[in-house]
Amino acid sequence: MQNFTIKDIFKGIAFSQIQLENATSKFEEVSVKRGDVILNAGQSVPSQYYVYSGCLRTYFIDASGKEHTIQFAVNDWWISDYTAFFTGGLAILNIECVQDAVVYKISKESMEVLYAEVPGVETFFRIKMERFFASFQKRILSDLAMSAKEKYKSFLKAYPNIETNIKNYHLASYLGITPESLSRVRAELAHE
Amino acid sequence: MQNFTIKDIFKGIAFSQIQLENATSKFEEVSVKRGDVILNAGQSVPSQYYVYSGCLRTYFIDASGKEHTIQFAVNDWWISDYTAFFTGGLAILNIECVQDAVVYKISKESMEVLYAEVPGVETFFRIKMERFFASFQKRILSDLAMSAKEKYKSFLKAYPNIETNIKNYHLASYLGITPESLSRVRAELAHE
DNA sequence: CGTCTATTTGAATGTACTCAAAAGCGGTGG
DNA sequence: CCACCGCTTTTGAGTACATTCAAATAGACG
Repeated sequence: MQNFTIKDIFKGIAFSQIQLENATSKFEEVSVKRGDVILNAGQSVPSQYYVYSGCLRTYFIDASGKEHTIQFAVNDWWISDYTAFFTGGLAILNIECVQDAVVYKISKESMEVLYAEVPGVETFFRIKMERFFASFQKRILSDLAMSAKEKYKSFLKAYPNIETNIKNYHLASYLGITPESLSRVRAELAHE
Repeated sequence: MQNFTIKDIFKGIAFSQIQLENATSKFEEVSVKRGDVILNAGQSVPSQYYVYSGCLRTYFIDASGKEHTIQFAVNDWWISDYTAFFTGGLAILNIECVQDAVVYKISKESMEVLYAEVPGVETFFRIKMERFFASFQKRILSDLAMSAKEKYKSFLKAYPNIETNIKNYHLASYLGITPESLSRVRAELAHE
């Protein structure tokens, strides 16, 4: 865990030495390689993941077998199938590593113990979730209101650091268009 | 408030007489007529609304002036611009009554007092929000994975009681298609 | 019954899609 | 260092689905 400590996950929260040790023991550091799938649809979802480095994505496979990327997660993001994580139901999403990554895994149960042990963590996490919620809503709005080209431009603006990490076809599946369409959109934007 | 009491909003939570009175005093009953807009984009969002009867919708007006419906709320649903409600920022959504309604309005501050006064309310509400989150995700998935016809069928299945309350063009703006397209989809489904 | 609004229908257009082929890129082994 | 292979992206041509704009029909309400 080098210089990085669990304290850095919960920026701004004061930890005593004991609390820090307790908290640290609840997380598991996991190294994941590009292509690794750490969650499959149909499984239960006991854990969520804090992304320290690299990049992961959640995606959904529809009835016709097509993949749809829901979220990319890079440094300092959390990732899981939160619908299933919250409700205790089975995953409908898959989580795949798209760029070699180091993540910190924590179970729902540990999370709840942590809430009780360290004041501020529950609020910290609630705010994270509220922002997550807001980003989902923003996404619905852009799906409804924007053309392929606009969605692409808006993605670049919102996540300037992500694009270099990922394949074109992953981004296309996030934007809801085909890789061919994305390629054409880029070509058009290039000579503008 | 006839037979309905605030207790019915928080089904399954035990209220003492005092708690019930305190809770009730925090809510304001509001009657809204079809066409009334109870929240405008650009305003702050101090309150959320529990829908007792009737139907409301949140919608977004995009750069080109088009309306996009985000959510319909009928009996026993909550409605607000939650992104703004949570963060304290300004609304980007509008809330309009689409069918004469009775709602119970409560401010963020009162909500927090209520959390402290009545055990179980905070958890109750957290679960509501988790479901809301799940429904948003489901919506993103269907936007990405479904054709107009499939989205319409899936809407009917998920919200069988809502369709009769609302205008075609509101439903179209929810599905992300034009009223004309929705009309054609219905015509096709009618003789199948 | 007439007026206003909502929905349906029609025809032309456009945007993104599919399928297929070509070009580009990156890594591996000779 | 270069040639090859597999994977990714680009380009092309034809197609499909939803859109726009306009006109006609249907409903609701006074």
